[in-house]
Amino acid sequence: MIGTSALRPGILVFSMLRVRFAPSPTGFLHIGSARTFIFNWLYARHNGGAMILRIDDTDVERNTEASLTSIFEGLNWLGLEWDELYRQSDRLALHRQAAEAIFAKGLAYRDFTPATGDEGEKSRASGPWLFHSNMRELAVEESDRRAAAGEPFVLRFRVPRESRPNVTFADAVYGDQSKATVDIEDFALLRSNGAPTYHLASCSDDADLRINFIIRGQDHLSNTFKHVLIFEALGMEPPRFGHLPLLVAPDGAKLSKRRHGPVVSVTTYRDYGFLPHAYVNFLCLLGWSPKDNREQLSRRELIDAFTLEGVNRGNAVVNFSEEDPIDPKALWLNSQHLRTMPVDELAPLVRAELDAAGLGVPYDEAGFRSAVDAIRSRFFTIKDFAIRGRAYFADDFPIDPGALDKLDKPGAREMLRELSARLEANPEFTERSVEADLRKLAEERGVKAGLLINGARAALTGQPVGPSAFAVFAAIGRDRAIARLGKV
RNA sequence: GGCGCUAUCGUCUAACGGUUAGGACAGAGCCCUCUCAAGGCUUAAAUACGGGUUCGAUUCCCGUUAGCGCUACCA
Repeated sequence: MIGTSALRPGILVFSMLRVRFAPSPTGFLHIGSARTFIFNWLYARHNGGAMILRIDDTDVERNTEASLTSIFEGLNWLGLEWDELYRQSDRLALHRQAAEAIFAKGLAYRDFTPATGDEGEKSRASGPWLFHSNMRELAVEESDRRAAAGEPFVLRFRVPRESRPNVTFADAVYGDQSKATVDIEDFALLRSNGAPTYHLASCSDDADLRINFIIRGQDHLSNTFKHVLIFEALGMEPPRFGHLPLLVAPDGAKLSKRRHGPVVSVTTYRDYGFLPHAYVNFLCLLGWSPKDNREQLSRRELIDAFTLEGVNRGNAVVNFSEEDPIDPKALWLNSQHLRTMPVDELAPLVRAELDAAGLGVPYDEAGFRSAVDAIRSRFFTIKDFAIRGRAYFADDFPIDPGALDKLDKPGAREMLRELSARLEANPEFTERSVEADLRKLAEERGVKAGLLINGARAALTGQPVGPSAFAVFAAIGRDRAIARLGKV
């Protein structure tokens, strides 16, 4: 039976919230899709509901295994989890049964019009396409006869234009929606090869899986009128709906791989060095707001604050450009999380990044964490630890031109070597005692302490900028610091 | 073309009839300072347009314009 299994209203009126995310595996995980998952997930977690992941893979032409892998990879990376998993291709029999049930009730008819391949073009040019009247009114006997003779047909929904003036539903984000049935065409349920269309497969699965709240992109808002009709034809109360504004490019166009390239793929942000949660946080702020000026929110705070009332209706622009492919706010948010999250949580991520970069960790765990803690305050991504922070983890590191300038200041190299010698005689090597040695030397030579301080940073890290030089000494450690200063 | 949806600083957004239209990112300047960040302070920056309704409209209604979506035997 189609979707009627556990659906006696009297019994399940207070049933648990069930939401779903239903991607079709035709490409990598799109950031807009990721956000749709996140909003569903947040809504489920906020309300104690179940999050269902359903792979809508009925389009065999375009589905790929690689895409499916990419979706799981992306979701896993973001740290998002689901409670139930289904594959639409396992459920084809169900879709057929649904189609048959609708047909048996007389709510659909066979359309034997041969496909010409340019239906869309024609309808756009010559006004609204509604139905082929000769097919809609075809006598049952003839329809049966032609079907029995093996003539291919499309099964179309018979939109009840005579019996009801319009289809309505209340959208949790966009408010009451209404559309005249005379503006809804007789859409296809089954293709001539017997395969279900998206509308049929999606609705019959939603019905069968007892999805009671559909949260999805606004590009489905107009489709929803058809879906309400399908649910009703299936003898079901339609679920509640909440549509989400779309993520668009700076030129206003819907984000697409073709036009906008890698900025639409979540893997791009992973590979760029984003923290999973920071990116989730960023996505949440596109089209939703906690309304209290908070920007940086933890996972828990997101779940607590999330409501559909907080979702707004205008499309949100992801702010990227040729020169700057990453939205600056995303980067800022990432830096905020990077700098404030517990070091214990950050350390493993940094370690993995160093591993990937082929760098070792010349510290014990405590030393590693304090080094990470010392340098993270001016980093933006995880990648920075292996690149800008390389000198903290390896002895072979490039000398930045800016750092070279500092070392080439008159007398700088000689004084740094002298400092190296003096530090060797300094058994304490605390930040304070190193500072004392350095300042004393500067005073003796009659130069500003800044000359040696900046020179030391340059010598120790190869960078003209970075944390307080004395913190650098502490992070690099006595032996390596003395060695590096001695070799300038 | 038809139908639907949307419209506040460059960008993300707050203000559910009464605010000097708020915050954040990005920008500019200053302070701090051993550099760079961070932080603090300051600054520039918006209600698409036109009509209503109202004592009063960012907010409600209508129109215009613009954008987006749907209009497939794609999802």
